[in-house]
Amino acid sequence: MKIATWNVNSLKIRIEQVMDWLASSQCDILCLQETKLTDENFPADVIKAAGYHVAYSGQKTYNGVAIIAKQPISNVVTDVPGLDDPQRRIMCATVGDIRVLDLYVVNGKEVGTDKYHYKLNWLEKVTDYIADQQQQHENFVVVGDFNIAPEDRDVHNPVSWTDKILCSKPERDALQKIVDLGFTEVFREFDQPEKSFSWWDYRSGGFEKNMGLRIDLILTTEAMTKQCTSCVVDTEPRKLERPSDHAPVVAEFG
DNA sequence: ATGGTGGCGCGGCCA
Repeated sequence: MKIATWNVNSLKIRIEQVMDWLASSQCDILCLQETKLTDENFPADVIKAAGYHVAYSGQKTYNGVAIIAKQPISNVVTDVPGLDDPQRRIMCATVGDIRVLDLYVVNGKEVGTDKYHYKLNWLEKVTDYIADQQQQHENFVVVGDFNIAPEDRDVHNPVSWTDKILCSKPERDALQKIVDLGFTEVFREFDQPEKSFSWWDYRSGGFEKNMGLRIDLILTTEAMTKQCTSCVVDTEPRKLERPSDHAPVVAEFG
């Protein structure tokens, strides 16, 4: 059983790549971010025609999340309780006996800006929601584009990124608060190549130089961690023409 | 690098 997260940076542009990847990866649950499509424009027909179930919560131009699954999707939540936010950044749903939370964490632009403070507040409210869901679901995974590199080894050039957006201490502390609820950032449970990243800037040939950050994460509760047999970044889609700037991250469960 | 590229949508915002 495979669960994956992928920031596709526009599903309209990337739908063919997503369908191809679903088929080749044999993924069971795929959580998307940055679909950038309103719900009436979401390509649900294409996904359903390929035999998948899908749930989506989008808006025009920015943000947007969706879950594609081989099994039916139920009990879908698209708003953080206690957070009045028009931005479509979360989807919580049940697939089989697993509760899945798909997050598109706020980028934050630059440390100290309004967007940065919005990010930290958003993370606080989401953390409360994660704690709530964790109490109700033993098999619970939180995945997505966290827009936070957990440690310096997740950054191509940690010196130049020190205290910068995606790497600042308050952001890393906010991530740690979630982990401290009892989650495992499951990528680090396995041997990984050095300089493993999941996002590379389009600018200046970031991917070709492997100048990236690892900001797409999979967090698992203890029951799920025990079943997890691998977690990898699949860099293949990043090599295609007109790729997303993110690669999918895939965890396999026994 | 106060710029570099890409997506949306047609100017400027966001990442």
